[in-house]
Amino acid sequence: MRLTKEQAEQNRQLIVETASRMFRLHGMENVAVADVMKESGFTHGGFYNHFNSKDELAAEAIASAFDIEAGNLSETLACGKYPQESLSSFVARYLSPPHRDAKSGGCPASALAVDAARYGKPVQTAFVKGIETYLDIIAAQLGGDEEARQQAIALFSGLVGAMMLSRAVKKSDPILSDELLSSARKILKLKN
Amino acid sequence: MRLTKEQAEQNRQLIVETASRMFRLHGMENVAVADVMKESGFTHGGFYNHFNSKDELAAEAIASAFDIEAGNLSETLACGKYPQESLSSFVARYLSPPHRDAKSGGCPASALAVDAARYGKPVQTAFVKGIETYLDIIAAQLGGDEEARQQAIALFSGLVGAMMLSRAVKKSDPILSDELLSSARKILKLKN
DNA sequence: TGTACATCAGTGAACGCGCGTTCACTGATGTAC
DNA sequence: TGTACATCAGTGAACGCGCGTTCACTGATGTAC
Repeated sequence: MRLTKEQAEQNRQLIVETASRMFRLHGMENVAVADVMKESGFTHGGFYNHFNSKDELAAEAIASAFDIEAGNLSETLACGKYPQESLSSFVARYLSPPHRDAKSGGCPASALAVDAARYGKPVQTAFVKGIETYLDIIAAQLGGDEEARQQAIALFSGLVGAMMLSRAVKKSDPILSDELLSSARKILKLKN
Repeated sequence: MRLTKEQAEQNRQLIVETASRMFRLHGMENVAVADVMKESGFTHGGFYNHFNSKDELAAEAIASAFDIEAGNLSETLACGKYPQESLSSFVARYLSPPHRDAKSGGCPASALAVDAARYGKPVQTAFVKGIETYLDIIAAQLGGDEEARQQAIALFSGLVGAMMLSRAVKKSDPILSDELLSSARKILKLKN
């Protein structure tokens, strides 16, 4: 059953992307290697033909998630496809109920920060790279100087914190969950 | 080996407080029931004399953590023991490296938000109660009206997000970790 | 108040399950000649 | 270009370990009389 090189590489990519989605949705510790393989359409035995460990997959899945999400962000912000898109509409989209409930998992920073804190260096390194990319894009939009970077950090922290709190209370208090988003949205838009 | 009622209740409290600390430090999913019991000085078999499940312990541990931390906050803010303590010095203390590295786990909101999102209703209900307490205290300090609550939500989101991001990158990029805290500290203090 | 029995907070072993990882095997693809 | 062999992406079973939970047992405390 040996496959074409291209087919093998394609399967590997599929596994990374499936993992990226599942990890963001349920957390890296709540998704088993076998789950990822099954969702990708394989049996779990073949996993180690592609990766040395679950940690290695985790690092790649995080990198992949940041690549895609940061790409989306910078495209809508800077490329002028939707000129009316600005930082404040990015804030509105980030802190929206659809993003909170996104089946794809949405922004990896808010979905995986805690998991990254509890994993080792390789995972954190991928996380750092992603965070820096996000901050660079936002800071550039705010002017690009040192103060812009500080503002970008404060703004992004607010986005991440509000999203996590909103998700943390959603099952038991959906009204509070919505309020956390809308209040943070209002204040953060005002201040930038 | 039956114990005095008071001794039994005291042991139960000890287990809750030990769990509260360990859960905040390592996450609820990374601390086993047996770990908590051992750290409390017992064998794990007796756990179910006190609790129906790990979930039940988790809910109580969260409630306990919020009680203690919110008590500290409101005392230092409102009771005038340290009159110079204001919201901005609370921000400075929250976003400090010692709080990030605290052996006790520190604020449960930033330590356990993601775990709460992944657990069931009983855990989330304890979490909601804690969040509301925090928000009430902060909003009161900001004036107590509706806008104060919105500002409290945005501020608290910023604190929680910055703390989580700082912890998420600490192992692999301690300089970025510190920068996240100091920049968020600077901007959030300015705006409140 | 004293006595006999029920209760229950501990102990330590065990169960059942899930997970990360390994392994023997298969058969089509790559490759050395 | 053809052929013989090595490689390797799959499969499916198994291993080893940790975890939540259960259970039989112990013996001091509570309690009913």
